[in-house]
Amino acid sequence: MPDGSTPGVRRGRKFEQVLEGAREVFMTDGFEGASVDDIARAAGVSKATLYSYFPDKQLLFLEVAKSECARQAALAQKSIENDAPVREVLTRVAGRLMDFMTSDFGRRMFRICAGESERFPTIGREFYESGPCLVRARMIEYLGAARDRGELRIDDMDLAADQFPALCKAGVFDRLVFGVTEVPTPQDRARTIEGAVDTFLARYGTADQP
Amino acid sequence: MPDGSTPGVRRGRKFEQVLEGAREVFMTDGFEGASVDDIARAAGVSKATLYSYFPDKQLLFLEVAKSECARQAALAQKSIENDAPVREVLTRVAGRLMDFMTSDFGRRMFRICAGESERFPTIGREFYESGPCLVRARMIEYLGAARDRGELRIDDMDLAADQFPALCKAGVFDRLVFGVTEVPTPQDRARTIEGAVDTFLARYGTADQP
DNA sequence: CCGGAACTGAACCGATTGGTTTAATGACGA
DNA sequence: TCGTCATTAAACCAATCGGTTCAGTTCCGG
Repeated sequence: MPDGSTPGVRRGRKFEQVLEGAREVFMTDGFEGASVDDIARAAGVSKATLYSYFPDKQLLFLEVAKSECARQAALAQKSIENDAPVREVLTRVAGRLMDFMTSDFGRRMFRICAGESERFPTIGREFYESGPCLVRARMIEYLGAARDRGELRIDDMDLAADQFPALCKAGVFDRLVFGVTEVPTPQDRARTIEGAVDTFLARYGTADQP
Repeated sequence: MPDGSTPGVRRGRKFEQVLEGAREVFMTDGFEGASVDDIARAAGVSKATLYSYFPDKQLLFLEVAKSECARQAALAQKSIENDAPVREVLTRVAGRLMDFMTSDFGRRMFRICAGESERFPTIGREFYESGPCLVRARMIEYLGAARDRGELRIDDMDLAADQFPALCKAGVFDRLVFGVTEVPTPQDRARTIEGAVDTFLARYGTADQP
């Protein structure tokens, strides 16, 4: 997973250390809320050193977001095997999605990226492209294969690829993001995932629903 | 729509004026990004006056959010008529949802509430309860009526009431929130709405799909 | 063991913030 | 006309912020 090196960002001995401290503080306090002093302290590094690795706060945050999204997207993509049966794959992907969005990191990352997108559009775009967008692409690929195999009947592939993740979030995600609900119970989790798969297959399935 | 008067908030001659200025600036700059001086200037009011109406910045924002959400929720609720045919009602509700979330106000309000929920949980909860939650409740009511009429076959009502709005957002919303896409074209709009209704009815419908 | 690069800690800078205070002006009912 | 209350503009406050600078220390390869 070579992340390509953002211009203006230097690699070096304490690079990961800084990144880790930044991740920690950003996740707790948000982008605006996090102070560079706090980050430096959490990273066990002087502020001067921090600024010798990253030119400014925004780029530092971007690096945190990108690195973690890449990790998660890779995980999600790996859980899609082209030749596995539809229901199984969908259920597994739904599980991954659910886990990510109910994780502290996922929820906080989403909050921050959504919140800062108004004034720092780069943040939101980078997040989407290095996360949800990749999963979506992989999803389209898989759905296409399953359709060719005759397991699915999909007219509008893009729409379907958007609908499935949406169904996985259904309610749970909003309530989590707005803090009206803690992480869902295993029952809720299972119910939402099953419901997503069932509804998706009710529309697009052909002849393989148990 | 009497909003019950938040404690610490005074009503008076320039109340609405302050609220309007606050709405304007908050929507442009976010919660942290908006400065009280800017708000006072936009409202055409002195900072002292502003603080004579609202005890602090957070409560001012809360008031803005609540008033607008109530307005929108009332609109959405009104577009649900208990005895209208399912497909028609669903399509209309989907349209309302789409309109709200693709509006500047809807998107910005969502961004701000999501973003600030980490440090100001009240904001997120208040938003959810005075907005999405009301629509959801109204939705459940309607779905129940339609089920009793035999037009729908729904086992898990709560799940269904979460799935439908999720389907309406499908993809469009995320891309909008993260700034990767502008407001959708009329074609995209129609496609997403139709797709949401179709998928929902594929799962829960009985015998009335054209 | 030397020399340069990396790192430190703390001081420092200019700007901005939410919020308060004050002294002056306006409006209005009695 | 008086007195009261709302409003104003501006100064003011303490705190915080992102970012820089610098003198001193640590680290490490040759």
